[in-house]
Amino acid sequence: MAEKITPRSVDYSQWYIDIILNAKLADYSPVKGCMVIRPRGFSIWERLRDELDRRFKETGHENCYFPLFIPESYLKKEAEHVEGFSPELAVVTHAGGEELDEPLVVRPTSDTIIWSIYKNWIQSWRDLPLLYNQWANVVRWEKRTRLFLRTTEFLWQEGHTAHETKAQAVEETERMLEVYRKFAEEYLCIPVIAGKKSDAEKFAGAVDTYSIEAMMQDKKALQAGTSHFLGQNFAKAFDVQFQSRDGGLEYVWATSWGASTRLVGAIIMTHSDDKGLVLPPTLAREEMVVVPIFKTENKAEVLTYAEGVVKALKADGRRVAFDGDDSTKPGWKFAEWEMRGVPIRVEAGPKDMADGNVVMVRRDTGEKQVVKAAEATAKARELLAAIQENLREKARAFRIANTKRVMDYNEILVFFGKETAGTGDAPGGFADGLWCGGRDCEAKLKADLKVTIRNMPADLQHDTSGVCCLCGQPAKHRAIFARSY
RNA sequence: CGGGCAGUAGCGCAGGGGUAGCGCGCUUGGUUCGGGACCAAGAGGUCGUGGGUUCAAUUCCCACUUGCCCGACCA
Repeated sequence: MAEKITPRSVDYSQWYIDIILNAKLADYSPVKGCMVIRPRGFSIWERLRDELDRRFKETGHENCYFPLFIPESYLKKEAEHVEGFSPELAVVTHAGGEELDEPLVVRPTSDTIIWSIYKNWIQSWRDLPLLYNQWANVVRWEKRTRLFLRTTEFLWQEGHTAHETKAQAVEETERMLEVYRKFAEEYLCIPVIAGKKSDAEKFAGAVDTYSIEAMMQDKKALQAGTSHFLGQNFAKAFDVQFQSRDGGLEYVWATSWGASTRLVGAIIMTHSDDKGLVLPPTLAREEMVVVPIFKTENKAEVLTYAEGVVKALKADGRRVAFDGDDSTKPGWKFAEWEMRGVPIRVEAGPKDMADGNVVMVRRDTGEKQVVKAAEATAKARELLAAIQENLREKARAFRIANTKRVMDYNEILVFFGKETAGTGDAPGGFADGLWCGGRDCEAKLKADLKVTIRNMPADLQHDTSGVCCLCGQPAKHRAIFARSY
């Protein structure tokens, strides 16, 4: 049979699509830019969603739900916000067979409708902080879409908080960025760089936007989560004031933060290989699959033996699939389960049965080992932990290997390869350099090389002495430059 | 939104103004079974949608739609 997955080296985009379709994570739909998430893809989302939700609650947040439709006039109350979103809005003009008096926007984000309601809920400093989050779908009419990474409709969570003081709101913004950072690294095994966005890249309506940025296997950056300090912009637009401790009337300070189904795309592109999907055990629907290997004459005994192994693993809390189907051969099953990204394959055949063994194979390294069946549960725990760790460290090593400190524009030109800008052959990665903070430098970089400032890493801002690597003027920030999704 | 390519069985593709083809997959039976097995018999199609030309359109023409690549735009 022909290869199902296009190798990364041949066509990275096609590789990504092949993995999604062949591993049955998602499919296309009749509606432009909208995808169908299939059970195998949705289970990844469910697992990461539940873990993220747990971490939000751990930091004092509560879930709620606001309407899908937003009166058009609400969007217009915050000038930058409407300007930023108007090109990608879907608007409902008719309903119930009649034209609506006021069109309803299908939410691209819920900031406006939430703040219109917060106005009613906040009167006193005693009502603060308000720490709410919602899990929802949003619609942004994107011109160019890609499965999981940029779709017209997507699933996400949006946290919207209100605070008494600026310091508290800034602290919340940073706290949630840190929640995302740890979550990405611990749970998704995606190392990220956390930092502040440049003014040109920040959220429409925010004072400051922060992001976590990950490096994909094609060395492009992917924004994997954002946290915004909104200042008093939305409070002023929606007139949300509270009576302070000293009796004065003040506008509240706000934050918002979000992460979306795009994370599923990030997971695919960070870990997978030419055989298919590779998943960290935390995210895998099945942590392991047991494949019995039998002939007709020994089928019953081998199945019994293999099922015993499954039972022991399940009793130890493992999520285990059992593939006892007799219409396909073992080799076919091996390839199939590798494509699906199951972290460990357990083979149980007549030879293993005779010796009381099983064969355990790691998806991430392909390493095979023979293990006593009695020790399979302990070995499984050990291997799952090792896989989780290996995927994280492999991704980290890849990013480090493809990150370069740059001192001047010539080094940037060489690093990103001017003549190959925008093609799949472009070299590059993350360039780490000093920046004057000027919009012109940023614009020139984008025009010349399609490279943007991803963010300004918090842990590098102690060292900004020197000159801007783009223009040679005195530097103000240390930034990460990269091509991005 | 502009340029290019594509849409024919579940998937990959061929074909061609006159009753629709191949490979894989699928179903049934049998033999196989430690890295994508084999034999036999079957099932499966309004040829993306709508209109036009024609005695006749899946084929020619127009519009629309969906996908991929490039560009512009962009949380």
